[in-house]
Amino acid sequence: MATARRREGTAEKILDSAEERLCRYGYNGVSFRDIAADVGVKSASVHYFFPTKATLVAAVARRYADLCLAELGDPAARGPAEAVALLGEMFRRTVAERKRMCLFGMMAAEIGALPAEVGAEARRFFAETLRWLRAALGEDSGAAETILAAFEGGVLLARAMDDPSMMEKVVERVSIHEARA
Amino acid sequence: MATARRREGTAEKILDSAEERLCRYGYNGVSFRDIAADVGVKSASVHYFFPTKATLVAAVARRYADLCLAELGDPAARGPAEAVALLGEMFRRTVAERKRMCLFGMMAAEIGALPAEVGAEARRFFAETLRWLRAALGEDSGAAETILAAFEGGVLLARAMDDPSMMEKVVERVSIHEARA
DNA sequence: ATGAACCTATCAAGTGGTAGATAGATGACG
DNA sequence: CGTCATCTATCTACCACTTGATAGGTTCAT
Repeated sequence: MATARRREGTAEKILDSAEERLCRYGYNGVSFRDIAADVGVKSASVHYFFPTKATLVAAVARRYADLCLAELGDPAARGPAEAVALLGEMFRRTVAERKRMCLFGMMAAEIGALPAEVGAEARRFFAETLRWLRAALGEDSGAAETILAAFEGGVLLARAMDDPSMMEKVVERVSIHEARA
Repeated sequence: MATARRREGTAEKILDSAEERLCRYGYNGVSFRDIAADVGVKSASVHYFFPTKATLVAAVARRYADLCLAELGDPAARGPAEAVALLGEMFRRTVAERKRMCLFGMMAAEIGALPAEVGAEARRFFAETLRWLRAALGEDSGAAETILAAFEGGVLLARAMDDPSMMEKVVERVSIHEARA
C-alpha cells in the first residue's frame, strides 16, 4: 500500500528492502544479510542503523502506517462511497502492482511470532484505519470492520490463488454494497 | 477450523503439533525440534515419519483441508443463508476457541516463502471452498469471493486487535446481508 | 581530530537433515 | 517350542549452514 520514494540514503533503502521482504516472506523470512545484499552493504551496516530486528521491523511498520494514514487523509472530506473506493483502491494497487501482502495483513497473521513493539504498531494501524472508516461511513453504520476485513481477506485470496481479479471482485462488490446503503 | 482427534499415534501427534504451530507462528516459525518437544520425542523421529519439512507441512495442509471440506459437506443440502452461517461458524470457532489463524489464511499470507507443493494445497483449498460457496449461493450470485474474503480478513483483524468480537461482527453482518439477498 | 558510515571477522544459538546404533515386536521355520 | 531374521520406532551424535548480534578497525568529509 505504501508508495514510491526517491533520493534515499542507506537507512531508507534498508527500510524499503525490509518492507518489501516482510510483505512477501513474513518476519521470519527476512534476514539482515538478505536486506544488506539488496541495499549493497554488509549486514553489520544494517545493524548500525537499526541495532536489532525488532527496532528495524518496528521502524518499517511505523513508516508504512504513517504513509497509509496520510494517504487516506481527512475522512470528513469525503462521502462514504468515495472513502470506501479510496481504501479499496489502495488495497487493489497493493495486489495488482506490487503482488505482495499488505504489511499489516502479514503482521496480523504472524502476530504470535512478532516482538511486542511490532504487534503494538499493527494494533495502532488497524484501530486508526477503523476509526477513519467509521468516521467516513457515519458512526452508526457498523460496516467498518466487515469492509476492512473483506479488503484484507481479498489480498489473501488473490495471493493464494495467484489471481489479482479476486481482489478486484471484492473491491467492486463492497463498493456497490456501500453505494447502495 | 479443524476439530479434535483421539487415541493418536506419534505421526498424528506430530501433525497436531505442526498444525497448531503453523497456525500461530507460520512456516518459518516452526521447527522440527519444537514439534518433537511437544510430542515427547527427538527431532530425528519426526524426520522418520516426515522426511522433509515440505512433506510434513503438505501433510498438515492435506489433513486440514480434507477435514474442513468434509465438515462443509454437500452444498446442495443447505440453503444460501444456512451455508453462509455454517462457514461463518467454522471461522468464528477458530478465533474464539483456538485463538489462532485459519491454516490457509496463514499460508496465503506466507505463500512466497512456502514450498511449491504446500502452495498447491492452499490453492486447492480456496478453489474448493469457493466452489462450495458458489454452489450454495447460486452460481450467478457473485458474492462467494467477498464472503470468504471477509471471513478470512475477520480472523486477521481479530488476531491483530486481540479481540474476538471483531470476527463475530463480521460473521453477523455478512450473514444478515446474505439472508436479505 | 572528530564522528558518521561503513568494513572484516567472529560468535553462540538454532536450523533442516543424515548416519548409524538399539531395543522390542513380529513372524517364519525347523 | 525355540531361535533367527526382519521390521518399526526410536535414540545419540553429528554436519553444514544460517541466524541475529558484537567487537573493533578503516575511510573520509567536515
